[in-house]
Amino acid sequence: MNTPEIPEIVVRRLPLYARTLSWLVEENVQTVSSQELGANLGMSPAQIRKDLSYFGEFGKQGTGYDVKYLLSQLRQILGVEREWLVALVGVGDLGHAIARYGGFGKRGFKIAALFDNDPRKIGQQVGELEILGMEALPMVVKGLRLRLGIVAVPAAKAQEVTDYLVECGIRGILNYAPINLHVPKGVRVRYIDPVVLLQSMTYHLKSG
Amino acid sequence: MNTPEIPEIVVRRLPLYARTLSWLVEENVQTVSSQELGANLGMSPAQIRKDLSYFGEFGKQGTGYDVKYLLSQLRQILGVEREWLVALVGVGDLGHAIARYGGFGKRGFKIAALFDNDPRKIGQQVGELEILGMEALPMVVKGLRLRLGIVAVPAAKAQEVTDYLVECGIRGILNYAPINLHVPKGVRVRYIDPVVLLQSMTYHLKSG
DNA sequence: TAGATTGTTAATCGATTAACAATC
DNA sequence: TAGATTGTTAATCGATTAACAATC
Repeated sequence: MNTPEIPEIVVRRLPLYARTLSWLVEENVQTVSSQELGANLGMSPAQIRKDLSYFGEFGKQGTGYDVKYLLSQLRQILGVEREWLVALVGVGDLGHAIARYGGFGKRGFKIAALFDNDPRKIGQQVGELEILGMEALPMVVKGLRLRLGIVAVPAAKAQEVTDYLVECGIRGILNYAPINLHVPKGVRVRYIDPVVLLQSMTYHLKSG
Repeated sequence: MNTPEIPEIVVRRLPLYARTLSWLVEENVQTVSSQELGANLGMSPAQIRKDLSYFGEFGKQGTGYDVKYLLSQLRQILGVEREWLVALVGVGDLGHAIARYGGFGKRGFKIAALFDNDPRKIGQQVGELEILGMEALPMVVKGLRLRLGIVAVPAAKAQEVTDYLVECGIRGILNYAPINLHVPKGVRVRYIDPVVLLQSMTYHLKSG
């Protein structure tokens, strides 16, 4: 079922398809064609059909795709039918905001534990969670079977924290620190750096 | 100087080069080769040399690149030698966090005005800024010559807000709402959706 | 049946990399 | 000079798209 050799770039587009399909479900749309989906997402219908074809045949000629069915298939493929628990390391301003941000929970990801190395922060309560010291990480990861971690520490500490997360069994890292991380094979990293995105726009605006 | 036909994918990598070079400056590194830069960024030396060659010749054979010089050139190319002012629309939990997050200011982007359409929020103070009503947007954009905007409203409002921003003269939008935006040519959008990134990792972890 | 749209193949397009002359 | 590394070209690789038979 889980064919190998799926290009990573295709995997990264699947969540976008799922996101749009969720939207269509809310809008009570029953059926969608690759044409319409493409128009919404700003990509070609051919690309959408090709991407989906890596995983199976989900559509019907002449009609398109059943929105609910395709969404449920995509959620299965992505492994997001269950809830995923996430460890958050670094509870400064940014970490606080991430911990309190409701958007994760609504969409299947629950921040299940907070860690920081600042003794003044350890023991503090953020929402329903208490901030734990870094030494608690291995036990918590094991106890809650965590596979995902969010890094929200200063850039200077991010690689060190990452190494520790990986050592403890974390296999996917969402990194908010503005630095490139090095991880062993089998561990994935995704990056969020708003400034990098803004800079790729100022390039176009600088002489506008 | 500003050769056309630079692939967008190259433009998007320039800020990553700049970010790493800033780091090297702080580490007091004088000189770096495409080899070393590539190792740090997880890309091939050839790619880095090719990317840079779109903009000029910045290196020295046998030696590599002068870190400070290359950084200053990249900052010029990206247009980030000046400070950019940004409008933030939507001051809910997420917007609050963005407004208070110090990371923008340190790296050349200043959130200069806050907007919301909730009468209970208008007039409130967040840090040094007062939350303004949406009707103030055109005047503020003109007065401060804003070109960049951040969208942090619920998905259902994001397109509407975007249309309004564009109408008011905003030409680059950083969108935190989990939805694809449609903008006219000449306007750029960049997306931040942590859940989409997490989902592209759970794909790999689902049966691990 | 006529119209629409899928899934898939082959062609095209574009991005990455290997290789090397130039040169510090 | 010997060693290192650039900038650039040509070759390779991979992703996107056009086109169409299949079929609802």
